Amino acid sequence: MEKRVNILVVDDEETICEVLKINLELEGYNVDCAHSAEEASKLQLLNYSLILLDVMMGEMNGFEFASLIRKEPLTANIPIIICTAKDSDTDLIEGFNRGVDDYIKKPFLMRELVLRVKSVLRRSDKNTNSDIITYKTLQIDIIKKKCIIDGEDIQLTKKEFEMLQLFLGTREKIFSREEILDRVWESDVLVIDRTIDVNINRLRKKIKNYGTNIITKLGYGYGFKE
Amino acid sequence: MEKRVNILVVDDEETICEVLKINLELEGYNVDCAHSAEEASKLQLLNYSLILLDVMMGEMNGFEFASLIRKEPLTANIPIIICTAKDSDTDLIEGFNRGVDDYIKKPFLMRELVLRVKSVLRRSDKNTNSDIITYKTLQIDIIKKKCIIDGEDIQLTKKEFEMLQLFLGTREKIFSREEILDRVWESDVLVIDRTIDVNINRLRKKIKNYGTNIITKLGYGYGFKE
DNA sequence: TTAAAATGTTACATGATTGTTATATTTAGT
DNA sequence: ACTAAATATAACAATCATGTAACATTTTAA
Repeated sequence: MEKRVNILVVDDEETICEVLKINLELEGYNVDCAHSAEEASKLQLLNYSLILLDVMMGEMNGFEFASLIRKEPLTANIPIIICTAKDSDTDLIEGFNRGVDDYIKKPFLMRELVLRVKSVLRRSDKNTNSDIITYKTLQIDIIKKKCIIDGEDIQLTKKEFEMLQLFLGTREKIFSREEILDRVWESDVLVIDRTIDVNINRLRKKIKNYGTNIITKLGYGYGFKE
Repeated sequence: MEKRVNILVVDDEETICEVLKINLELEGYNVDCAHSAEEASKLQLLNYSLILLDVMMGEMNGFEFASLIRKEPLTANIPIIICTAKDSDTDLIEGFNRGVDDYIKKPFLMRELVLRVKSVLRRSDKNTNSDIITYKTLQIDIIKKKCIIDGEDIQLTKKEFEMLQLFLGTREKIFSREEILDRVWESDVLVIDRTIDVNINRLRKKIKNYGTNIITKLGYGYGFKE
């Protein structure tokens, strides 16, 4: 089943909200409306794949709200399109500085808006294609099968990568050798415990100072200590 | 980080170049100038998202230069705006025949020019997003099923083309052989992993130096490294 | 039908990954 | 500190994954 894309429209004019909602829903999107930045901030923003923002609103203007969204790490990656009546240079520059992804001038053609929406969503789609797990300056990308430490590309073998992924997925948990075998090795192979130890060590050496984060729990197994 | 859009201005009058440069840079574009078609052709045109061309220049006039840009497969898709003092119909017709995207008459208001620039860029954005995928001097046209490298037409077979398209669509992502099979081969065929390897290699050889961009991730599969 | 092009398979070479063994070191308990 | 058990580590061996050439089969176009 195809997951529906949620879009949040924030505009103080009820009519505009309605028009946007109807048109975007025709395109297959799911649209919620808020009539002020304050109202919008009460919503769970994480649910939305895109936020359409009017510049002029009550207490807080669109740019200020955009800034807020960007500052919060959890929501920092949600694409924002600003709708503006003004089109002065300062507006544009302010917008881009605040991390707005696109802007559109009022009055706009619905057709044009829909194209912008699609384009922005397509772009952000590419980015979400990365599934990244981070610990301090260490990050692993599950899609790209990449490990980066302090910006440096670390070449891990398959076993090394998957053990690290396993540990980072549930930190502090101590994985028994048996469990590591189950989850990192093919189901049919039969290797001895020492093999895991050796691979743990190879991993430790490669991930620099983070090697010490992989801890040995004597008699139990291994885990990642934050 | 937002990538800056590069615009190339070609005009023999130094003053006009300067004015255009200043104004477009205020809009957030990156502007380079050339004072003749000859000078412009020495530049790496692919870097530019738009070329602003004066009709009247030294040896080669604007239309001739536009023709050249269009003939070269690599640059054929760069939008061109012609600035003209004359405004006879024949000029217009000639311009559009040669693939010019828009024209503007001198003397023009800076404000108007900026609007044209934005409009053309917006249009081209739409097109390039849908049909053509580019990486440096390699481009593939999804509609025409064509692959062009350094202006040279590269004959790729269907499998080769589709693998390349798959990889370029989500760069850096490592595709497992299973996924490649799913997305490039018909659903009912049953081919062995070695088949993919062999086809990967045929593709690598055909796409010249870009062959090394197709990377092998041992134990996982293949991907396109930028 | 025939020839050429595309795609698939096989077999072997090569290098990288992984496994094992042997020995050193660490740890926990006394 | 001493001992036994557990783990670390180095060196080597075995295996595995991939590259590649040559050939086989299928598809396409004339």
